[in-house]
Amino acid sequence: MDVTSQTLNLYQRVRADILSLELMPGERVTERGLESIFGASRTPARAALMRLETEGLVQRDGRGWIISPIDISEIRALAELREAVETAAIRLSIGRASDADIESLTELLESDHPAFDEEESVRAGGDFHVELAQLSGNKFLIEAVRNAMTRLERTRWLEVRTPEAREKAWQEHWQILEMVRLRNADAATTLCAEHIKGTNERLIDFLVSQRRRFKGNGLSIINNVETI
Amino acid sequence: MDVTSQTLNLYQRVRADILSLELMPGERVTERGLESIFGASRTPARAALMRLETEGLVQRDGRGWIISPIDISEIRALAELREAVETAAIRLSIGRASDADIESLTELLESDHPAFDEEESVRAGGDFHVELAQLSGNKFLIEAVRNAMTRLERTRWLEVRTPEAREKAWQEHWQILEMVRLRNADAATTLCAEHIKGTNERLIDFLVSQRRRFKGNGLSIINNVETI
DNA sequence: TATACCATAGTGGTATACCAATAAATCCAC
DNA sequence: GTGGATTTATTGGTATACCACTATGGTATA
Repeated sequence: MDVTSQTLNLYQRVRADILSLELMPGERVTERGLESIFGASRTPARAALMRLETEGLVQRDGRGWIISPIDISEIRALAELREAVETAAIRLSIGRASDADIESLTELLESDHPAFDEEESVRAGGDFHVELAQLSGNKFLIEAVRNAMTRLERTRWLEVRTPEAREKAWQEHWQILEMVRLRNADAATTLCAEHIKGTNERLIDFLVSQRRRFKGNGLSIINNVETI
Repeated sequence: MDVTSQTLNLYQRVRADILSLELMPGERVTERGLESIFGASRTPARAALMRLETEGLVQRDGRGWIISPIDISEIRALAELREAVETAAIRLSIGRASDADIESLTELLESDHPAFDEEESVRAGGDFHVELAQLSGNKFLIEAVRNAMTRLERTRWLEVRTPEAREKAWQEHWQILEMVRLRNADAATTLCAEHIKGTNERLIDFLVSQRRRFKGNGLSIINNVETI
């Protein structure tokens, strides 16, 4: 485990290791295993697992626990959820967000423009959607977006494999925000929906094409191809 | 506590007592209090509180716990979330649900028609929206609806105080489902959005008018009137 | 009388021992 | 050697003891 900072509690450390794929999807985890690995007792280990379960990062496997496999049907469902809540958030934002708030987010986005660093780009791309939703002022919409982005975080780096893909995503973010700034709800929501769908399709295609590499290696890293 | 069935675990019993308002909104609860009241140890009591926290039924108050107050601004935000996810679920359902599934839900709704019993009506009304969302086949949309209905459950009985209100709600449910059956997405989503908004407005109006009854009695039962 | 201090009781946080269930491994009979 | 029964190790579930912290109420002093 490379996350060993003393300032992070057990939950935060396990979560970071899941999101960084050091704890592999499908891998079995035990409460006593976390206890010894992270140097705490079972009580915080159990609390961490229960919390991570609500975030969809771990799940029950019989009586035990596993790191949630990456599930292609879940990814498609998350895209549908995101389209619903993010477009709703945009419509509310256009009626509610102040010019200053929009301007502030624009500056934040532009400060991230030369995001040719991959890891930085993953973070910035995920944060943008949450911050865009924040303009709506609706905590449930914000939480829904944040939750979806968490569940997608382990695959999101696949969306930004190339500098071209990163630039394309940044441009789409900028265009959405520009339409919000102009208070054009229809244009903003359409752009956002297309952005989510397009990104999702490219991600699914990549996962399906790569899936056979993992197939039968003993770990169920990528699940449920279904009828893609 | 009137919920003492041996078949329910501590989490289920505490949850039932919260939803039935036997544990009052704003009331302070302690882990050792639950331990003695429900005859279990602190470990399941803590687990229950953590789970109920993610459902929004309890929340932290400093280092302690309180039963979540009924928050009017939250109720409005939940209506916005519901409009987004329930209309999205309907659009997906129209493309995906089988005639048989829709017929099955119609029969279920019609079997509840003479729902002049108040408690039964609360249950049926909440279940309908979840079951309607089920037609979408998207587990995240379903879960979002279920979660919203849970958070609203303590106030939902206020929406069905009179037989007329219950009949009105039932009729609106039936009309939405009829438009789904006819695969008319625009009509179904419009009716659903209006149903959610109308129900919500009547609920908020009632809560605001009743709020002063609770004001200053030592318990913060209803919070955050804001700019209604 | 008012205020500052201190003792105390009660809180959540943690560590750990014990339990029942289960799955794996081993051993014995055939 | 093989199959079945039995033992054993390991799991999550639970109860509980201990800790640090905090809020509260009483008391002593200015």
